[in-house]
Amino acid sequence: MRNIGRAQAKRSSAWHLVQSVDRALSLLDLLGNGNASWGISEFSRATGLSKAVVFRLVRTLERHGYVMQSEDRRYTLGTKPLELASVVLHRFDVRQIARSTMLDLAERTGESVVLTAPSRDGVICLDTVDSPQQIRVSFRLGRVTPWHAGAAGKLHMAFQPEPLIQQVIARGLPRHTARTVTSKSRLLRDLARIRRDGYAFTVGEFDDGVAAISAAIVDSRKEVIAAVSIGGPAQRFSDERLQGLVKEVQQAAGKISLLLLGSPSTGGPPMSEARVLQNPREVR
Amino acid sequence: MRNIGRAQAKRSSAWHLVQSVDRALSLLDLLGNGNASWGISEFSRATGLSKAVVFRLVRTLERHGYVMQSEDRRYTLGTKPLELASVVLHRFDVRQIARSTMLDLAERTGESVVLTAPSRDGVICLDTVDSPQQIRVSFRLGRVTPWHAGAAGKLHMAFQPEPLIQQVIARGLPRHTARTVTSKSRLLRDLARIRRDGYAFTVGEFDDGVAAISAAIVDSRKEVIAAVSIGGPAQRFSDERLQGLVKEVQQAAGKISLLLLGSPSTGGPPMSEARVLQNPREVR
DNA sequence: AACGGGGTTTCACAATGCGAAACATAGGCC
DNA sequence: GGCCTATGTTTCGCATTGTGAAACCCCGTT
Repeated sequence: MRNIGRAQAKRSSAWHLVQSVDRALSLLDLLGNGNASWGISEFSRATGLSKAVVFRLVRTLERHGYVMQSEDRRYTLGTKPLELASVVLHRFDVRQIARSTMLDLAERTGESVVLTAPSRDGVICLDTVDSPQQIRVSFRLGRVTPWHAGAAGKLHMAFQPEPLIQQVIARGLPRHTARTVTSKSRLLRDLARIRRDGYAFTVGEFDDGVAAISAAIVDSRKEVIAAVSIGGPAQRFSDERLQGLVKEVQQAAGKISLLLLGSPSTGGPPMSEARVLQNPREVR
Repeated sequence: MRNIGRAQAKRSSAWHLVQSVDRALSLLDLLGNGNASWGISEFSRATGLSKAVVFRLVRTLERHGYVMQSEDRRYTLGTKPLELASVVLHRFDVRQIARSTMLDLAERTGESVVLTAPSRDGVICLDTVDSPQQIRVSFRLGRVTPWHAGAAGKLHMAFQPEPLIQQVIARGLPRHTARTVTSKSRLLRDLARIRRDGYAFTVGEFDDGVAAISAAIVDSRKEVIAAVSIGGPAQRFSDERLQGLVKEVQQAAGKISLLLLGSPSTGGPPMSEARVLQNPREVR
């Protein structure tokens, strides 16, 4: 994690990123991945940049609300990312459409429900509904999980174009738990199985003790644009319950896909703030 | 909206932002506020920067996932802001703590519920629960609304330090609807009243036809760190129902404040992804 | 074929961003 | 208190880095 600027800038002659912007965004990455709060010197050490540079970069980020200084003079993420996220989320209209079905699914299965979409380097969590039970799994909005670990990840991976699949494998399959699939052949077999069965079921591949079932949501062109999944403590996914749960998840995914057809919009209405609206028509 | 770079850079001698970073972030602002998708030339016209500059800035933003290029070669926001937002949200532990009470409040009042916190230039929406009714108001996670308009805005403003209040007024009170409070004296009277009564009630100040009731959530030092509000179509906030609704919102806010005392953590645990957890103990 | 409008690349110039080192401030330790 | 180290902040001369006009490509339209 050293020399983030200089090194990247000259990776190829005609690529030319803007050095200072590249550096600034790398600082944001540090704020997003590592500790919650950083000092200037800490940044400086982590990146190999001089304190003066870091200072002015951070100052600029601060001006725009991306970082903020707490009382103890350390820096943390500001609220601007959240603001932008609101716009990003708004673009995924699956979210609005899926909501009521997700609530229903949580009710029927008693497990937590999560809506995901494929993203740059993994799948990103678009919405969640927490299980009503005392003991439950909690997903995190905006969280990115890797392609190769977990039900949602593998499901989305299964329906990506072949070159991307190969690329992901080529980049390595880091282990997250004892049960993470790290072998290429095993992973490919899993993906084939997912395509055949139309759902993914995993146990503890990304988080120990967490089981999940995932099914694809398709748009009018049969493209997989999202997935619904349920997740919970592994012991609740017993053999007897499993088929029933799978059916529930698949039905939910199918229902959302149908609702998606009903509103062929996609794109962006003028986006008002908090407008009065009606429930999307239920499909039975 | 012209000359965003050059102009800001030399606003004061020792302020020195990093020009290119400043420019890049301004592009993100455009993506967040204006149309959902932009072309290079469009950016160029809107900012007064040369196409070449815009291009390389956008390229750099793209590398880091802040923007992405759609098939039609135009640029939109990428998913990185969402990723960062996940971390930002995680820092507000009120969110976890308030959740169940918010669900309860939505149930009892039949209106949509929203959790907000003071932010740089307004109040930001941290979490929402949609009303179970057919006709309802829908709030947007991450959305920032101005200090002076709406129940949550005015409530938070009322409990801000005096200099900030003056500053907000000095910056002007833009009108959003016919009922927005744009007079300084009227606003100050409203704030005094809110401090006295311990809640804010507004009708159609930010969105036409939307009424809202807001109450403060305080931490162990009695600082107002967040607020719960309910919102719905104005006609449902009749005189007969009003006092009951106010009581509900206040009780919810009080309960959350209490729960907040129970978990004096604040700060950041190692933050696991999707961990098994228990419901926060209910307080009756 | 010529045109207009997009995105992308080139290139020589100098403004811009750089980083070593000096400065300021805060806290810990004896 | 006074020493010390570690932090955040500022200065300043140099040259690296970012700049923008113009040229380039690639479409779709006229």
